[in-house]
Amino acid sequence: MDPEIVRDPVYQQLNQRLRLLVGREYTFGQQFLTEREIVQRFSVSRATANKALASLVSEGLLEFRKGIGTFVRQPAISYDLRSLVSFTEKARAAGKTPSTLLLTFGKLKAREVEPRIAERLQVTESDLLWELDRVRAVDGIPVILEHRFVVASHCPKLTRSQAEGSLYQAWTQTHQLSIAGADETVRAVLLTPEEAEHLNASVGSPALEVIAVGLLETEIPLWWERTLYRADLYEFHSRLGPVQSAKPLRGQFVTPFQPPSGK
Amino acid sequence: MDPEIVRDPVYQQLNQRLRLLVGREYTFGQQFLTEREIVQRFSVSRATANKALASLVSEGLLEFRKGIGTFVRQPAISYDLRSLVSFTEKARAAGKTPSTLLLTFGKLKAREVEPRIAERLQVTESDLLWELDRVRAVDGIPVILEHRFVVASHCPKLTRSQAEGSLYQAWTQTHQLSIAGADETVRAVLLTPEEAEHLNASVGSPALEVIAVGLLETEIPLWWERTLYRADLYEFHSRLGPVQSAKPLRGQFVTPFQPPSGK
DNA sequence: TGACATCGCGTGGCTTAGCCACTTTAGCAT
DNA sequence: ATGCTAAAGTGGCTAAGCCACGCGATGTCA
Repeated sequence: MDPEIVRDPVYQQLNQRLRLLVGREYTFGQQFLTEREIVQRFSVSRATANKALASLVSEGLLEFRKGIGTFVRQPAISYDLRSLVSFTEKARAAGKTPSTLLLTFGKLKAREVEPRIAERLQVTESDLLWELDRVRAVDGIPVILEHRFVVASHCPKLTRSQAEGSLYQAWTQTHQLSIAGADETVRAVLLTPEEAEHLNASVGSPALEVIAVGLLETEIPLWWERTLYRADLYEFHSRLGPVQSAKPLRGQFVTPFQPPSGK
Repeated sequence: MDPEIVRDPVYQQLNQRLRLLVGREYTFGQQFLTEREIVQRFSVSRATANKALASLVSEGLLEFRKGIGTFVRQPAISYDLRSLVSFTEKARAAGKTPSTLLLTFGKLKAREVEPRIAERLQVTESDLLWELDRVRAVDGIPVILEHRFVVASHCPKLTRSQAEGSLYQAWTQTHQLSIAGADETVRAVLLTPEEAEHLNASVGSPALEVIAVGLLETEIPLWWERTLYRADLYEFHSRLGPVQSAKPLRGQFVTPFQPPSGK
């Protein structure tokens, strides 16, 4: 019996392959492959080709134009993972000097963390996790307090010095990992005395709490984090565009995407 | 199908009708209409039914399960930073009943508002603006306090009853406006006594503050708003990267995260 | 020559008809 | 009771074909 690796639906595989083409062979404004071309090139039915395209349209990558074709859309909503994930790059881009204070750095078994976290990381009790507590500062002023668990099997060689720098860099370069997405939940909270002390803020002052799970390419979780942002020093900025469907948007040139920036 | 003005593709109309059903007739966890049921009920082909469903799956509202059916996914009311959906629709999709308390409704000249607001709206001093203050509630519980200015020239016929309902609907349907995007800035703040009273919350409790500018198709500003979300009842959710389908996503309650002891 | 009407063609939108793989369920055989 | 089998239902996928739409080449007429 072949264990037969779980076979994903064709349109999802097609999805991934097409997504790679966007940005590689096709860039903003260009006409993308037509449904009939996809049929020939990938040996699928037109319905499947359309379903995959529709999915990319729904993601905001492409855009349908009735009677003309499918076009690559302005990446306004583009997965700006780099800037959202990498505090270091974000700070540097803003002309500031980032620094990191590593409070905790160790390895533990998944059974030692809250079940809810282990569940979201899709790990079994015996799996190993890195645990990191860090204070991130900009120009010496503490801005972010983060608590993070990383699935150790994906980056077994994580070093202390890497943990004191940019994790994003360690993942993408040293470990050759490709971060595909992240699930974020943002809330407003009040700082506890301990948290306030780390952030050099007053007790009971507001903060943004972000709980996020970072994902690799096949929806495999890489890390879980709870991050607190000092409300007076940090704000989130996002530019929304229509995602749903085939809004014309024929006039091409739109003002470029403004990446979120710390303040 | 019906003759009528069939300007939009069928699957998009179907999309909207199905989205209304989510939350009305179907809530979290339940099995949704099957493709074959949709075929009978709406007189469309199965391919079209599937396309509409796939779209809702891509939005995160539904979830495909191979060999079983389609299920409702969205457990709680959450503000999806990726999609521009109205509060009304969002609440209904979460299975709640939305209501609105109109505090202020009037028209004023742009010179009467703060210069930085007028600037972001790109209006001259003599232009007219609608001013609205509203408390939005879900199942009778106030969750949102919003302060909004709308450029009156784009929707001169705005009525009081429209202001008490869904502005999004009034814009897109009555005034035939096409909302193309929004610029948002998210912060954490503490509620002032006055704000806390409107939201039926305690003074000094945290809230999410969203300052946004809504844009029409050619980057023309339509409205400016400052909105406060009660932190204990509302969370922002943002999914970066592609949304795949086959995730069970069990559990996922809205219970607030409790920081681990120690530290 | 230039402005305008026409028509062909390729595109996505949509339908019909049908088979497949998967999952649950109910009933049958042991 | 237990375990197996078959049926029924689901989404996944293919095939073939018609339609409305937008564009551009072509042709017409002033």
